[in-house]
Amino acid sequence: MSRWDPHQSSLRQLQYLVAVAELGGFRRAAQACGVAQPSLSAQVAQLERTLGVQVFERHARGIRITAAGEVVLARARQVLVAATDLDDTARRQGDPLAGTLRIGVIPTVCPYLLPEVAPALHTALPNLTVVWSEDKTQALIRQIEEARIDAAIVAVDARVNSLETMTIGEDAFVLAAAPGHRLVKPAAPASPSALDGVTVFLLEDGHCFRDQALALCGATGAHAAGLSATGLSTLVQMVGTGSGVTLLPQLAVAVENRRGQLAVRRFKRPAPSRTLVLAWRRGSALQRPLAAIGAVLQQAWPLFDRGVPTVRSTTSNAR
Amino acid sequence: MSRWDPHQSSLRQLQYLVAVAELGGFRRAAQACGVAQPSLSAQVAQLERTLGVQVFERHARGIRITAAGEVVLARARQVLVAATDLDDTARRQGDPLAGTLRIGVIPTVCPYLLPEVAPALHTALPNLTVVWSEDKTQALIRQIEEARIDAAIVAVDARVNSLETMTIGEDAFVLAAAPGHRLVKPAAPASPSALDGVTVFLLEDGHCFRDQALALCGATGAHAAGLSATGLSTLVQMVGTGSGVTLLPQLAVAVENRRGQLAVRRFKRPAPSRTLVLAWRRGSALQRPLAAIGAVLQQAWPLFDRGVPTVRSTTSNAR
DNA sequence: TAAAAATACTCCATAGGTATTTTAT
DNA sequence: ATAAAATACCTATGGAGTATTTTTA
Repeated sequence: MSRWDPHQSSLRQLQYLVAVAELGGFRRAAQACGVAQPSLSAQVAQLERTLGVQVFERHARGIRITAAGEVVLARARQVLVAATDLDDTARRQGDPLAGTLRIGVIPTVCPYLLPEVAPALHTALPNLTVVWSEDKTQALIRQIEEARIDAAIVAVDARVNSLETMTIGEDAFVLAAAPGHRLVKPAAPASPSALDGVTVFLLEDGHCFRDQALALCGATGAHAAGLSATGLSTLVQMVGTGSGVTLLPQLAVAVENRRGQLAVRRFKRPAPSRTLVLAWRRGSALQRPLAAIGAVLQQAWPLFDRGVPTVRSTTSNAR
Repeated sequence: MSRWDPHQSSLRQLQYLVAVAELGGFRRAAQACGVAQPSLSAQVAQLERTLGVQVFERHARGIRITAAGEVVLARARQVLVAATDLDDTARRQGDPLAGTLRIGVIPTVCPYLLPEVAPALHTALPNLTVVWSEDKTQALIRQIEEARIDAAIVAVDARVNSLETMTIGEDAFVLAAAPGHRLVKPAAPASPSALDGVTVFLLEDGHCFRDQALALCGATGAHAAGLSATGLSTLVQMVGTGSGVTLLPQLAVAVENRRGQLAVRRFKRPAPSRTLVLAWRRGSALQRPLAAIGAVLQQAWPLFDRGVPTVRSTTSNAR
């Protein structure tokens, strides 16, 4: 009974297959994989033969993925993810807190959090190198699930349910407008109902912060402006000159309002907020270093929860 | 940014690695894999080099798995399971209800369920071949998780929580003893309290049915006999001649009591029972055919819930 | 007629084979 | 002395290369 049925296909072939699907062609895939096109074509063809499934329809202009191919590709990606976990596991056997991690961050967090936190991370975990990237939630989650990045800093969302998460902190929303605007004039915290009937400028579609702000607007009777901004800086520009109002995450205030062109006003407790988390794929081999990073972020978070975190050391670091 | 870091190791090497761990030596592993020992040794050594982890300590008598090796092996198994799912997915692309499935069955179910159900399965799913095997719950679950078998028929248990399950039916427990025994004399269903203070013969350790019967004994004040049986047939022998009493699953009664040497007595409703399920690995590529098999089993179950299922066709099948 | 993939072929890196030695019990 | 794995060395499969042809939008 002890017969071992061997797997005919190789991980290399699976990578080629996924690359062709990802890049939409054998030529591009071959280039990305660093091999000649005929070599890659031959390997993919052989894989299709051994699996007994035609994954691609070859056309003169590009390729099409067959229905059967889609499900095979999904499985092939799973194999490659598992193989990546194996590699990661092996590589971390010496010191789990050494090596390189790729972490993605959403655009409404990245420029505000990283400048402060990256040096702190390096101090706390000197052997760990973090390669940061910036993208929107949906793209980051895809990249996590395909093991293209190791983790991401995102706001909690239905889509992170499939991932393992570690809370970094609560990021309150605040009202922001040109100084003198009636909504930001009172010093006392605003009630959410203050937004009733107000037109609010929002980010463009795809940003989770837009959805969260939109939800708040829906709950309070505010309505979205016709114009959308591509980033928080643009949003600040729009309300800073004109007569509009917007919502900002507290995290961004210190940087975006560094010239003091805005007046900001907090909400009454419990203030509307987003929960920022470090998220990674369930079963990742990198849990240990990621949890360590999460702990540092958690610890550093109080700096951002209040006004200005930019208390720089005045002692020179020149060596 | 589109650099593709290639996986150096091959599925073949991972199979060799796992085989060595499983069989406890390079020689046996090589034999099981159908290659020469030096070939396998070389591949394993190269894998260890590329992973940078020593998985095995080589000793003159057999091998030891290192601590680092254990975690690497777990990941390697995951890769192979994913690869198996890929193969399965591909193979089933034509007709998901065709091909071969390996299904394990626990010993207290196998000989009673299969003779009746296997022909029914063949009729309902003529293109599907099922290779049956018999083992205890713990072993079956291990085999499922390592993709050595595709599914198993077991009784529900904390250990099946990690698996996907489909209920086949409820299998009531009944009292069985030699005719004339005071516990089985009354025709009316027994109350569980009838067991109070009684000595009950049980299966040997490792059988889930032993644990379930033991739990019932604990709840009712019965106590286990000093002697354990290796199978239900032995159990029947023990109580059939002597003056003891035992518990049987209703499923087994028709076969085990075919010569009428026992008197059996049901319990009052709600009778103690076990739930039989078809269980398979979450994410298995074989969900479709397995669910089809589960449906047939479900449908056939009422035959076993009552007395004698052995109503054989009298029309000759000679051709 | 161009862009993309397949075909034809050549080459060599390496998985796998056999024979043998080393090692530890 | 023996069983198990490593070493030495040879073979041959097949993955990768270049040059070219086929296909179709």
